[in-house]
Amino acid sequence: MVYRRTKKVDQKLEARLQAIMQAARDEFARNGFYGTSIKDIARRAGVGVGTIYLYLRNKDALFAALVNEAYEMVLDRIARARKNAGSGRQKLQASMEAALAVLQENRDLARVMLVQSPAGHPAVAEQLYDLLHRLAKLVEEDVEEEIARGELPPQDARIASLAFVGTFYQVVMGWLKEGVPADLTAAGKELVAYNLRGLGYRVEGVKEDG
Amino acid sequence: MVYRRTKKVDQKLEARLQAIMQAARDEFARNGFYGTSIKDIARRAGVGVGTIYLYLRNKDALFAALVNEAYEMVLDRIARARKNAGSGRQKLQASMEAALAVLQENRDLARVMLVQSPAGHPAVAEQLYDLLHRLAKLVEEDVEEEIARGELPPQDARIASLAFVGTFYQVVMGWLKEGVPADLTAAGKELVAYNLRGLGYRVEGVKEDG
DNA sequence: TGAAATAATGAATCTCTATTCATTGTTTGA
DNA sequence: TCAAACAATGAATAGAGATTCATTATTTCA
Repeated sequence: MVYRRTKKVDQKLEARLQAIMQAARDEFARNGFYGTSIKDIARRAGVGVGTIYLYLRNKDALFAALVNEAYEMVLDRIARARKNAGSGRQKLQASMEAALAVLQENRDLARVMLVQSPAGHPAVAEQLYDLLHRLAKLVEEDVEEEIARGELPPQDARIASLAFVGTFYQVVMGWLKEGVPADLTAAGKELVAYNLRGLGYRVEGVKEDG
Repeated sequence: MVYRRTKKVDQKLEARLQAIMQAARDEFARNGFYGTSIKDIARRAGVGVGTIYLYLRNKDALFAALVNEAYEMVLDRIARARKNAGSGRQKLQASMEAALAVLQENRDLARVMLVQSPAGHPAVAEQLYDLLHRLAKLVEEDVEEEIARGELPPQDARIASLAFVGTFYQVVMGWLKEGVPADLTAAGKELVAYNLRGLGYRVEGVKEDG
């Protein structure tokens, strides 16, 4: 009468949770928060409707978990990239490249986070805004440092950092919504140059290729 | 038995329609599409629920009408600003200033269009994306012209124009969501400088203040 | 193997809100 | 002033979909 889960069942439960999360990622990425029903997710995951409620408190929690997953992934990747960078300029450049790389590798998650999350629960939409805000803060600090060092001309670091983050947002949205640019990291080269120039760095002539 | 509307009634009807539209603008701007019920709008407009359906087909149509209103206003304002501009650089600068000015003058509408519209019906969200896309196209043409003229260095005009539009999106979102910058058109000066530098123009030293 | 414990199921419930329409109020013109 | 036409109203309807829970299936271990 003592029931204790075997490893086999544990694995099954874990696999089920993953199946549900994956199904949710697919559905939310394609149809948005309001366009996706729990039934849709259950069907795709191959489980009953009630099963989902054994794993996640409710629909909001499920969506929030996904957004959070994306959020952590992006921040973590950028933080790691910055660790290996020396100068402020290198930090900025490394951040940009890391952000584009991680998005390119997780297109569905990016779609949930950037395209669909604003359409979800207001609290969840706030999360995306908060992420962009945090990224802008990082940039702002770098820019202020560089201004103090005389590497960049005096300017409103706040506006510059918002502008900086904004360029990414728009380019990534283009990639997500119509596949242009086709290769995000390749386009990154131009984007990096645009922002470095925008901030006031001297940038070597940007050749179209190689 | 022949009933013909008098001018007085016509005016009353028009005023009522406007009251409904204004109430919808307020509510949608604050609570988004799904967070706003027809009842909310009716209450704020001081009319019965059914009355709204005498003026507008349904909730979607009401929302779409508002988004469209914002859309037209922005495009129109930019088009007019560009007419008075000579060089490509002037066209770009005039577009930027016009966009910021019209948004600053219509904050609620801007909020509906930029913050809440993606949360509405997918078809309506598409409209916002389409607007940004159109603006990017305008920029792209200007940039290509300037490259051909040798006024700007060779670059991927597509990426540059997306980046350009993106800077605005982000700064305007900051203004809408937390009031930073407080004065959009004032911040515009920095923003214009950022983008002109980003594109590759030589920009005179940007002083912090007048 | 079988009784106890855990997991999964999906029909039924519950809630919410867009939309309708029978009723009431207002305007018109003779 | 009054009957016909128009306009406004909000309670009732309808439909969608999130969540629950009584029932069934699976797992454990003596």
